[in-house]
Amino acid sequence: MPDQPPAHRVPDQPSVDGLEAVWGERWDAEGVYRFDREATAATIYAIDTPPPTVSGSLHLGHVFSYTHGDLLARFFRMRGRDVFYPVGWDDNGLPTERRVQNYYGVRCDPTLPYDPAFEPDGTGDGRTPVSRRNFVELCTRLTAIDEEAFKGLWRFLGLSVDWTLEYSTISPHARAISQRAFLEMLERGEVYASVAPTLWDVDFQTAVSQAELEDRERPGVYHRVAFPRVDAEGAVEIETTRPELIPSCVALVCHPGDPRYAGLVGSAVRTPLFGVEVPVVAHELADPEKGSGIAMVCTFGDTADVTWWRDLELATRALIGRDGRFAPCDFADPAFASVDPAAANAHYAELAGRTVTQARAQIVEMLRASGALVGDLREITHPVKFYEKGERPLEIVTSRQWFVRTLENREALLARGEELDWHPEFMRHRYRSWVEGLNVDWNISRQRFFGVPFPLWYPVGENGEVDVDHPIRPALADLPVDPSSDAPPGYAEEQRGRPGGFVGDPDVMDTWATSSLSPQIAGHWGTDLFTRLFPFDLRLQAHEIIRTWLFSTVVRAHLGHDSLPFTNVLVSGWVLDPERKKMSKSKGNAVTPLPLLERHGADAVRYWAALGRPGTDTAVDEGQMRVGRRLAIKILNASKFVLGRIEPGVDYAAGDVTEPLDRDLSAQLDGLVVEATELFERYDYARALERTEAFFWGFCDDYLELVKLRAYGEGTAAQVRSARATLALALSTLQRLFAPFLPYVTEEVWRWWHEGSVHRAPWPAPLALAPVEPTYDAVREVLEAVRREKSTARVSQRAAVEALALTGPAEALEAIARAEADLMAAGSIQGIEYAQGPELVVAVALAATD
RNA sequence: GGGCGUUUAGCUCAGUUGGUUAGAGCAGCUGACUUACACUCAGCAGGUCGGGGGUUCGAGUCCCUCAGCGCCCA
Repeated sequence: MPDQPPAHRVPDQPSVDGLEAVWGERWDAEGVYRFDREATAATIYAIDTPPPTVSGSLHLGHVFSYTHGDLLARFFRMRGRDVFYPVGWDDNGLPTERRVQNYYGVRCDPTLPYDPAFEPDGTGDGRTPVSRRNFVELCTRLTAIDEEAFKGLWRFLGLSVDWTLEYSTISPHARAISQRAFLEMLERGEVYASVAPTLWDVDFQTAVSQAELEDRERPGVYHRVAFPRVDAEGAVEIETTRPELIPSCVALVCHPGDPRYAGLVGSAVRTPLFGVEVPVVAHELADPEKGSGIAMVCTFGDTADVTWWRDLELATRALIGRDGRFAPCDFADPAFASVDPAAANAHYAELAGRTVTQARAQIVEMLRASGALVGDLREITHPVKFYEKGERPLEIVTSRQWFVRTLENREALLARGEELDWHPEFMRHRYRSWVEGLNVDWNISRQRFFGVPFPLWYPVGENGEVDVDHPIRPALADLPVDPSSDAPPGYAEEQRGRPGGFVGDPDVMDTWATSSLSPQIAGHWGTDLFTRLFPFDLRLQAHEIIRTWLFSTVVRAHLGHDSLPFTNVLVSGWVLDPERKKMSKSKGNAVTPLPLLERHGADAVRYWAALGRPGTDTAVDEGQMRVGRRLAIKILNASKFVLGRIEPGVDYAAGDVTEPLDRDLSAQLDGLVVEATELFERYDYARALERTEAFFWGFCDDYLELVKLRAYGEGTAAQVRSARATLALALSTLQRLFAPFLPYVTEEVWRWWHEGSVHRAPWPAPLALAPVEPTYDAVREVLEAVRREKSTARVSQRAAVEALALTGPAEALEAIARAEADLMAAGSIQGIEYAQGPELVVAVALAATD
């Protein structure tokens, strides 16, 4: 194929409509965005994109943030980098389980056997119990459908991803990577299992991590409760919002410096109703301002209880079960050692089996009856910890969980945050304050079904005891494994759950434990390719997942590779609704992107997104989309004009640009190229767009008007050629400068006169003509004055100017004179007179009209 | 409670290391059917730069302080 087509293929009626389908297909067919797998580390630009939760709603925030990544991908590709730009789907985890439950009307019951013939009836109501394997199959089926919706959106939006690099976090490949990374952490001692108090959602019946917590303001009631002293008269009064936890009380705690209670520390009190003796202890964390200044410690009411319990080595009297109800208990048991077990058990019988809320109402009545409740109830509002996806306050339940050692790596993780280049810079603080505030290790195990299983089995002793301290590991070559259906090496499936046999680890990994390996998954950790890709160049994400995805990815790369996972992170802001409120499904103000894309076109929506600076929350603004659409149309029309004037097949060169006006225009365009390049390299795509757009609009309104007649062929051959060469060179440059932002319209107009894709064309470089004499700005100033005069006189811009009198400094007059003919043509000026003066004054005498 | 961001025209936002008279787009108003474009073009109008104090020859920009809005952490 020739480099230059024989003629420009400019349609008579160019349009921006329908370009998405046309070019989307061509890009696929031509492999325009295909990553070169042989590329060297030096030229690779690798991007780590967020695998979206496919079961979540697809909203404009995705479009916004992913567009930002695409702008950079396209820029660096044109700069000659081998761009590694994959897309993944986060399909495992609780959101998918919930969606599958609602969509198919099922629920997972892991005790049921697999039914190969099971088909959901599709009604969506009722909750048919299905086996774990059936449930997982339904998850896989539905996520495949959801992924297609996302994929369709990404393609329409024009993301320049290499679809052959697509991955999903539940795929066998991702499971194998996740399991291998886990086993290696286990080998290095960076992950451990522990039976420990854990944040627990009683509805989902799973542990949750610190990163998934959310404080919500909830009304609460302070109950003042008297604890009688053991070795002295009187009682100590505490205030609590959770009186139902009194049976779990293990101590009272005050601040070590609090004079009111200094004398009590070391003594003991007895719990009301239950008669259990507990010590009074001191700890820095006790807040003298809160309640009565002395608090009860229970196992466990909140994270402060856990801290006190651990630091002060207090007793354990956990009573709330995994289902959020009070478990049976005998107060004669030595762990409780009530002074009156019969009375205690009688009181507890009123609580056992009840939920927290029911038990609270019950115990308040009993406290009141016993006289232990002092004074009036005091209503307050206080922050209560919730699982971010949950509906009831979290409880703390003791269970066996897998933890990654983050606390002891705090300093190193803080240093990683400093090492990373943040865009915008201030987002660094979010990471730092999160890492500084960590108070428990990262819990990566979830008591759920659709996720990556822990690749471990445990031997079952001849006595039937499960030996969790000596897990059986799979061979790396066998990954991925599912210990709930695969037998471990050296065992047969029949031995599952039998004495002398084995059991599989029942848990799955937290979704962040998998997606924190996105570079390893996408980049095929373990292959030669990965060594060239890693660390990646760019991570793209929104700011609400700094503490989850960004943090966890940094943890995994630090532990596994002693490296940052990527060198730059671009943090996008949120999309706000037109009233500048955060969009959320519950408020019903979430904006669905597809109708906007269809209404305004992908380039227009991208234009709006591209004006959103890194880290800046941006409101949905259809007005801006309309502006973007107009810009695309302007590019279409300006290209049509220029290509209609320059001669097909002629290779215009910098040397053809001879006229002072043309040379000055070229020099100014050089300035734009340099600036846009620098801005892009600093990840300031929004400013690059603004500068390019402003230049282009001026180029159309002024430069094109000034050289129009020369472009049509008036003047000497050199003058005509100079105009046409400048137009051709400038158009080529502008089309390429716009290409990252408006991939469809720029591809359309580029292909009118080129064979290959503009998205594989080299990023423009300055022409660097020399010398250049100032011309363009001076001429524009005069032209503006002429136009103003005509507008004021309410005549057509084509109306003739009989005489133009210019007074001004010699340099200004010379600058204008250099393009006198162009100016006269553009302003329909019949004659110009020049006179020296201190500043430029333009006097316009319009020709008489009748 | 600690921190970060933000406050500029009716609206959405630029404004770089302090430097002429604070900019753009949208909306508004007034005009123009101009051989690329009426999804266009030309023009006009519109601002105590959140309040107060300070540094400086000079502050939207730097410092202090107060306030509003948003977010992060506890």
